[in-house]
Amino acid sequence: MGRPPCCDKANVKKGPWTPEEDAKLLAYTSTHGTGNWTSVPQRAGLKRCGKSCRLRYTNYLRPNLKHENFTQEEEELIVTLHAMLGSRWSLIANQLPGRTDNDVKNYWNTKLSKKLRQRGIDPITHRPIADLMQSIGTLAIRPPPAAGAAPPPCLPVFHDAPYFAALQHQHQQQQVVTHVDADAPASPDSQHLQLNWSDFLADDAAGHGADAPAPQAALGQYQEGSAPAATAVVGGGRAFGDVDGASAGVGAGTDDGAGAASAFIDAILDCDKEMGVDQLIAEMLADPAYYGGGGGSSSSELGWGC
DNA sequence: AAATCGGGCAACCGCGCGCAG
DNA sequence: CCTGCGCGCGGTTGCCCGATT
Repeated sequence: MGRPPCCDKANVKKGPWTPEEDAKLLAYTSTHGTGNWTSVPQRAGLKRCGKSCRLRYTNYLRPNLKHENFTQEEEELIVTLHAMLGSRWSLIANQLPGRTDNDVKNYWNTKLSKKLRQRGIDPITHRPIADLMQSIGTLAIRPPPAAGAAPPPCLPVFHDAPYFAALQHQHQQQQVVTHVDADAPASPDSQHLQLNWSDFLADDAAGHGADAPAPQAALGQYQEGSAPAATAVVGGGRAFGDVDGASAGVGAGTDDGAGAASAFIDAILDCDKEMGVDQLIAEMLADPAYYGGGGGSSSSELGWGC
């Protein structure tokens, strides 16, 4: 019947770690590795929960961790990846050697999100706040969508760079908002790419016009050399950038756009399995066209380079 | 110099998934 | 097949410290 409890929760210490505890944990992990965290506290002589030990090790004691400030390049990468992945901090941190998901998350919450707001960009959707306000205003006077129609534009923004690239010809002269230069003045006149679930589903509802690339095609484009993209269309699924499916208002599995949405999601998940997300991200980042405004523009051309 | 405020960060909490028993 | 733990993850909290009044 199950496993024994990992630790006596009434007897474990909480709160900040002391140098002595750090030394014990480090000494143990350096000689024995980090195989089974539940046994680590006892073996290392610590009155801590294994979970706490793991956290302390991965966020602070692990070798090769960077403890200095984030560089401009790291900052840019975080914003770009957040625009593509949402708050999947572990995936983002994987692209930043020496940084932990906690580091990235804290840095985002304390610095980068504020910078984006100062620039008039919503840090959640990466869309200009003015446009969001306009959407809200439009939504307020918009009649309920007819059955089978695309959902209202209040759904979470879908920031998938490869898909952006595939739809670029539909959104010429626009670009993904990734500029975070807090010193530069906000540019309300600049045009930004504003693709979101609504765009995606609306495209699907329109049957992908003869010259409109299907999302599957977009996936196939960036999945070249891998397994066939989007072979399954299954109900349900999770929003991209929403690992737990906990974000409000997605509704991708219930409305009539669910087929396209879930197919796209499944394809993303297929990618995860087939080629590994890390590799995928690396490929996307290696090709500026994925997140550029077309014509292979680089991140610096998007305003990153200061 | 003291009090207050706000930012930054380490750590905790709770959840989902996979798997051992 | 069922139960419950291990693990990993994202969200949140609370403490510490520097800046400001």
